[in-house]
Amino acid sequence: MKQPEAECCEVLEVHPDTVEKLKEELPPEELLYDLAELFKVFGDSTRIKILYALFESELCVCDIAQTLGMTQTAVSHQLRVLKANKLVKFRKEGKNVFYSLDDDHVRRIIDQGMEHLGE
Amino acid sequence: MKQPEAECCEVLEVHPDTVEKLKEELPPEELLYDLAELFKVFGDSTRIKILYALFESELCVCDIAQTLGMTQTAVSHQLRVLKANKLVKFRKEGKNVFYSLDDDHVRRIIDQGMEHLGE
DNA sequence: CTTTCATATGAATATCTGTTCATATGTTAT
DNA sequence: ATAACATATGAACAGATATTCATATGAAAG
Repeated sequence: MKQPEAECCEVLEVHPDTVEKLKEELPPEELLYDLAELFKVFGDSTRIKILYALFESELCVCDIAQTLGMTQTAVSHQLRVLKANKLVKFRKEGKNVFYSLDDDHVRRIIDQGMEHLGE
Repeated sequence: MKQPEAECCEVLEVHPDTVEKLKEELPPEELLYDLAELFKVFGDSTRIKILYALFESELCVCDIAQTLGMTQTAVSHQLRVLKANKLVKFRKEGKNVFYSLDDDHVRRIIDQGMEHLGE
């Protein structure tokens, strides 16, 4: 007869207890999913470049495209993603749409990432 | 006759100059690419869960798998990614391999992400 | 040395993601 | 109204990625 809740590791120190405790203490599934989704947005070099460009000043779509050497369409698609995740906001002025960083979290998250790289 | 460097936007404020300045001031292509690669690692809920589990204590592979309700193989593959990006370190003890967070950047990056979500 | 257990790895597959192409929307100027 | 321009959007395709399955490695126990 085996124990009701079989552990894969043999009885080695506190593992089974640890596992149970962890299961309870982990943030809810959905929150962790959302967090991953957020980082996924930073996980593309095109979007990173756009964000970096916006560090300096607000920019219209075609200037971003020029700066990155990409098509307007590609940039527009990525701005959509950034917008949906509240990383950028926009302001319409005639034919142009000016994008800018939505808040300082963006800068801080990117800075933390850069720090990690510098090692 | 057109200007040598054609801008997409008409002469609207300082755009052409801005674009040129930005092109120079942006961090090198490769660095931005590496940064995106780093965030890509955080951009998966399985890996986020693993990191969160390791916030509390070091864990062996199979306990992580138990905690997340995933197969050992899947976890092992993701630990490989985390290891390659220096987000976790490991310690071998007999048959087991114990993983733990590599440094505090991991915590800080995740915390910043959580802060952004809480709005 | 053979078996068992914990972990790692390679190949295959299904899903997701970014860019491109074509086109739509909406604004300004003629 | 119509033409020209900036931006957005949908469909399609190519490349990337996570999980699964089968199997390999490597350590401890019998």
